[in-house]
Amino acid sequence: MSSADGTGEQLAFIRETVRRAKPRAARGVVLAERQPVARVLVDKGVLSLDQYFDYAVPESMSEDARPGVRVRVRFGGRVGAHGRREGGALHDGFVVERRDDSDYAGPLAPLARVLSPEQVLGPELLRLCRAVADRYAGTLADVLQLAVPPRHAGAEGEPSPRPLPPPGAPAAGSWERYVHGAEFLASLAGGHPPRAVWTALPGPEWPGEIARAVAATLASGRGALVVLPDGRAVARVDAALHELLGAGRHVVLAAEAGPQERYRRWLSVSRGSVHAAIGTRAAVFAPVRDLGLVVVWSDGDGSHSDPNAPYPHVREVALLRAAEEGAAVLLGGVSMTVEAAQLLRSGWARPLAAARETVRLTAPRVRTVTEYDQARDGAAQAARLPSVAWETAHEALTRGPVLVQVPRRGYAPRLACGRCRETARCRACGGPLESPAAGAVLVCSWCGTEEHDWHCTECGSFRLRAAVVGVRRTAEELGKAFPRIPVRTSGRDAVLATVPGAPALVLATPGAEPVAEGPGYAAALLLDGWALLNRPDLRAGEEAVRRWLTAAALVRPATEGGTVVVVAEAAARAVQALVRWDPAGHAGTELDEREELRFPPVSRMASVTGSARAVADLLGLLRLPAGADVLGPVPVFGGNGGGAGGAGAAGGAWEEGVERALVRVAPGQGAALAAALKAAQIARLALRGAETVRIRVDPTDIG
DNA sequence: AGCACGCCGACT
DNA sequence: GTCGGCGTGCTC
Repeated sequence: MSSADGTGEQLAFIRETVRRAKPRAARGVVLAERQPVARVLVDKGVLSLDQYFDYAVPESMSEDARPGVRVRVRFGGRVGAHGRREGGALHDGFVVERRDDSDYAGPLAPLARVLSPEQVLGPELLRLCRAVADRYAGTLADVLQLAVPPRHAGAEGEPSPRPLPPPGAPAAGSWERYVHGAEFLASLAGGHPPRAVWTALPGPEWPGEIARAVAATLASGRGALVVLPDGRAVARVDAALHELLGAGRHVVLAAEAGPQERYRRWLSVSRGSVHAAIGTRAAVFAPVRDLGLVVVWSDGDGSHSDPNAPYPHVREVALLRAAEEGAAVLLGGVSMTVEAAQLLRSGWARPLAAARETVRLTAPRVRTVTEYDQARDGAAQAARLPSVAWETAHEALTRGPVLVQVPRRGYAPRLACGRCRETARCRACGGPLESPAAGAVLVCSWCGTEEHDWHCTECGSFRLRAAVVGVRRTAEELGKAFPRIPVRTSGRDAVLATVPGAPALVLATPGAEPVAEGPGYAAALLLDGWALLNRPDLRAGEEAVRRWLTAAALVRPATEGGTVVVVAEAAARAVQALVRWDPAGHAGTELDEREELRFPPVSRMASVTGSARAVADLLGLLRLPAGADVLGPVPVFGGNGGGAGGAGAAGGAWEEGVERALVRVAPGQGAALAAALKAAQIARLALRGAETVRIRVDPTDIG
């Protein structure tokens, strides 16, 4: 509120108040000559203090307290009896801006300390984080926690390497297989920002293709960023970049490196000495200088969704970033999300795909079987394999490894009564019982209570059956069906990156499929397709297609005998998409349907979760844009997570009083929705305090 | 969140 | 008269 012409006055006031604020140090505190005010983001998680606070800058800190540095400040103290400032806990913060004056009328406290002169929060990163916070109705402090890694003094002390001059533009290589592939690379190399949704061909070439896109961008003198869903994918692109560009041109920002090494690499990017970064979801914030290209691989993968508030999605952050920094976008994957299809339909991005003929030559043959074609053969029957699947595997095992995709982890994750099929539940808490290994004692997967003498509460039967059979159980059964063939498993706790090209059965849960060395798998069996398709989730079809295509993409082309057998209803749309190898068509059809139903991403939704009272309060304070509607509130099953949104099964307990409402707005009203939610949240905190409401924009689990 | 100020009832 | 209940509001 201070006017520009009042600067001198304000300055005098600040000097005076600072002298008054710290009387004992007063003689020592000399205010900075230039820009004596530091606008600081105080990193105090709770209470929606999503605002800046001004602090006085002592001359001694003036040099170091540049925008973007980490500082410590006193916050929450009181001006005591004699105008003396006392108390106030120390908090971390970032200097956001240096100013000549403050619009705060009261006395300014001095910065307590500059933690280090490293400018970790540059103006572009700050703008991005601000945009992400706004997009997701979250606070800047929360986003910064995701975007700026924790400080490691040791790493800051070391100098970063000298930047290398730009490499030469790469040849198009396997990009030639795509209709506009070479053109896309040339555009990147020429310094332009093309935006593409890339439907990658099956096979092992995609990491190399990403590497070429990065190289082309570096050749234009700009930086590049690649975000991948998991460490194995990062390792593959890392290897491809090493092969194409050698060492020193890129860094890997992933958890496995350890905090100090990770911070060292992050600094080398932040300082501009390395121009390309690849990594998992947090890497989307990596402050690559002069960003020319953002690549997001397999944006439908759940790990691109950050589990921490405000739950940003890598794809959305990447798009915000590209828009702000004028960078090219490459949204690629073997499959295609509805969001990507929407970018194509709106014309924001252009398709990057191979001709139909090329797809036919690259993809494996896909066959469907229903569960009813169970094999007559004894061994195959024991393995619960349809005869076509058994025959395919049997033949393929003479030529190479066979991948078996099993949708659930563990041994037999859900057990049911063998007679009436009622789910077997824990007597202590009602949670589902599981069987850790053959013959082992049953254990509750919620509370861990052991069950020694189970019997069905409905019909009294003592017989159990596996409702969904997991990897390990299937491995045992297949081992019997294919004697002398080695069986390997890859799942959550033990993920294999690769398997040899020799004949073997390779069982994996979705997302954990190892890459087969050599020409790829001879065949793949996609079991229990119904389990994927019948989930009560808006994305069930899209997710099934993605998982199937991801596994099928590891199989040899049909021309080399590669075959995929999927056990699912052949008429289902998702199954057809796999058979025809048409992820773009499927995503387009899904988009049509979302449009009709006004579902995301055609509309934008947010969920509001909390006690019935708190949710009602927030909805009451919410001033929504025209055309918005509120669905619910409805009771939430299972409570605590925002994630587990399964339909309430009979016999389960409804968590007392927890409700969820969905708020939906028309296309283009997303920003208004987020702003309204945030305003309501702040208003609610001011009025009542306590009881929190979890707000989630783009909720993942809408049935 | 802390933490102080403030405007009401039971004590010395 | 004074101590202290925790309701309300501010923190640069």
